[in-house]
Amino acid sequence: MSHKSKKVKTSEENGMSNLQTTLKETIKLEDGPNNPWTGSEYSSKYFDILSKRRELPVHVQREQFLKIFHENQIMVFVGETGSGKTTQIPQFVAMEYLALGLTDNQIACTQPRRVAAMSVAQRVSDEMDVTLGQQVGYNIRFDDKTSASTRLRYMTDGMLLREAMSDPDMSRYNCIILDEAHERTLATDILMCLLKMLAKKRPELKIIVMSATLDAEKFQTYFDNAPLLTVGGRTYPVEVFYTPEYQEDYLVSAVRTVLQIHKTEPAGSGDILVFLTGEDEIEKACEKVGLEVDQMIREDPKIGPLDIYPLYGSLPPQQQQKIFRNPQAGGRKVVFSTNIAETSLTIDGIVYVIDTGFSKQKVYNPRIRVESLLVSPISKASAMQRAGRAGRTRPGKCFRLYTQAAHKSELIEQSHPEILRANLSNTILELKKLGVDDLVHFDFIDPPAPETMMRALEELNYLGCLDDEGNLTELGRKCSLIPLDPTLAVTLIYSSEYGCCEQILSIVAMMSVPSPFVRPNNARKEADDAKSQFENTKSDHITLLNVYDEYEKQLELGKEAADKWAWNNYLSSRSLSTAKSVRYQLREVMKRQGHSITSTDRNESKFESRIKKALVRGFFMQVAYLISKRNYKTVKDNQEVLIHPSSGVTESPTFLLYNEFVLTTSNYIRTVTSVKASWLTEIAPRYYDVSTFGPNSGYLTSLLNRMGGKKGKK
DNA sequence: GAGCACTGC
Repeated sequence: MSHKSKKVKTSEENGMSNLQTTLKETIKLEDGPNNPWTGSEYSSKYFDILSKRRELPVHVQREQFLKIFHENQIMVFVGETGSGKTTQIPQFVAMEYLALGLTDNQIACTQPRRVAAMSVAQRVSDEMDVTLGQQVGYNIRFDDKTSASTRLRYMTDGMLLREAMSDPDMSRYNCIILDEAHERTLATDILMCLLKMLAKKRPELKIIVMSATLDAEKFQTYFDNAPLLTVGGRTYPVEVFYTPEYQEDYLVSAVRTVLQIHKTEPAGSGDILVFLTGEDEIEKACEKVGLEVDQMIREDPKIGPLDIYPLYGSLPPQQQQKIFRNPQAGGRKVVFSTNIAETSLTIDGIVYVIDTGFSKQKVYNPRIRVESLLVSPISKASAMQRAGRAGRTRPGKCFRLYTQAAHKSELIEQSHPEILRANLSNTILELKKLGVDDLVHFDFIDPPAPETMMRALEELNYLGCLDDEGNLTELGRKCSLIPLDPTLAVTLIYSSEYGCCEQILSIVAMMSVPSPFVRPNNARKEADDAKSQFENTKSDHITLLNVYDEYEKQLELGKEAADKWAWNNYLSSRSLSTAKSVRYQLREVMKRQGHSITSTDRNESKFESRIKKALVRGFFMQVAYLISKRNYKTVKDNQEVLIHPSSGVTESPTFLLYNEFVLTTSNYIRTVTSVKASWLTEIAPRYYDVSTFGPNSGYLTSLLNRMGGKKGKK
């Protein structure tokens, strides 16, 4: 308590003259010879890095930054690409606090992605000449490289949000920096709302929102006209070209443009990056360019070789690594990529960017509760980001495969933030746990559609996580502490009672990772055959359990053996090993919450029904009933659906519970399990109260009555 | 008989 009030005074007392003194002092501290963080002498490597740091654009404005930092509680900072903001700003704050003797608390710097948090923390610990995990550390899921001496903590935004749930005052920090705020991830958005409220409660807490230029004003307004500091970047100019007319087929034009560049731009002048929307398209483009470039070289042997690489998220890591190889002498490389190369991955040497103007985007329809991926036009901000990829090492060129008029009138300024496109059940539950009671008047930066909120509240109420007044129940409180969607969290918590906790742990872990089933285009039959050995014809969930159990068995022979087994059976060992980590984390939470970790044996007659009943407890709202042959109708929304062709459920059970409703070439339900009507009416009597089903539900009502009516009998 | 852009706890 006492040191908090002292801190308030310190920052208030700091006028400009005082500030210059501290800046001089901190510079002196940085100059050595001894490292104030450790007491030991600085290494020679440190001074090499220091001189480079002092050439960064942010360094020039260090004093200006500190002045605004001291005079305001909240500030917005815009640092363009190459300004050094992510590494330097947190260090400026750390040094300032050190000079002022404010070293009891920590500085947090959030990142939307784990790799960024890890790599920046490593870089900054090198710059400060300390061991990673000591004064500088990072904290991401499954990996905490921090210690009691950590002052500067890089972390994912999701991690800080999790932390806030057990400590809403975020009391261990005296400065919180939200980096890449313009990306508007769900976690960053919620953190901004929380910090705005927390700022009033903790006047000594400093908040810095770091963002791209376009969004700065929006954040300034949101934070009651917080001051802005802009620092230029260090990139090279990129010349942008548009097509004179609309392109019928962007894939064809992309291929043509690649060949054109390769043919006409000087050999060795730089590599090409092409933005496409998905795996199929990318593989197709690679094949096409491969064939045509061979032809081109045959006709004109003076043309150099072209190395072609695909790049997308589901590609195995060693394949992804290939994009960093140097091109052959006298040649160049071309990378066909999804959006992954827009922010997550940076390839050096790119000089030409080809932008199709499209990407796959998730859209959520709250009315029928369906999420789908649609190929949609990108935003202007995205287009700018893509173009910027060409100017990292030297001046570049960006070829936009659409007209300038289309860019001007058809692209929206910025992509819609995630909060406007997602199912919010999880977020609402988190907010409730964070103590936000009045969601209607909650100060969102962009408030989600009322219908999305209503859907989420309704779902949480049916699940028993919120009571009829919208208050968090005991179940809701427990679910909010489990890193899963509420449906899965409820299933998991009840699995303890249904005597199948170990099994549900495996199933929900498998459902939280990318599908473990690999299906290469040239070995579909083999992959399907391999999958069939695990398949349960009435439950895809149990199929997942079968795969996981077998993986665990293989792991007893060693990691290498298990990976080899996975490979031979067309399974992704990356997914499987992530599932194992997730499972471990969930099991720990379950133990901590006092649930008994029950288990059921495969030889028991109730093995499958226990698992299925637990699933019904979380998924009773996601059930479809058979209307003819393979055609189903969803209970709640009366949508006609088909079982997804990837399902191993070959029979046509009357009632099916499903994990996902996906809209692609048809309406599909994916990851399904047969359930008994009697379980539905027993486990969710309020939801399956036939008297409330309405006039058009005669058939469903009769099904439920006929098949669920005989309570107590099997 | 079809598809999974990307991220996070």
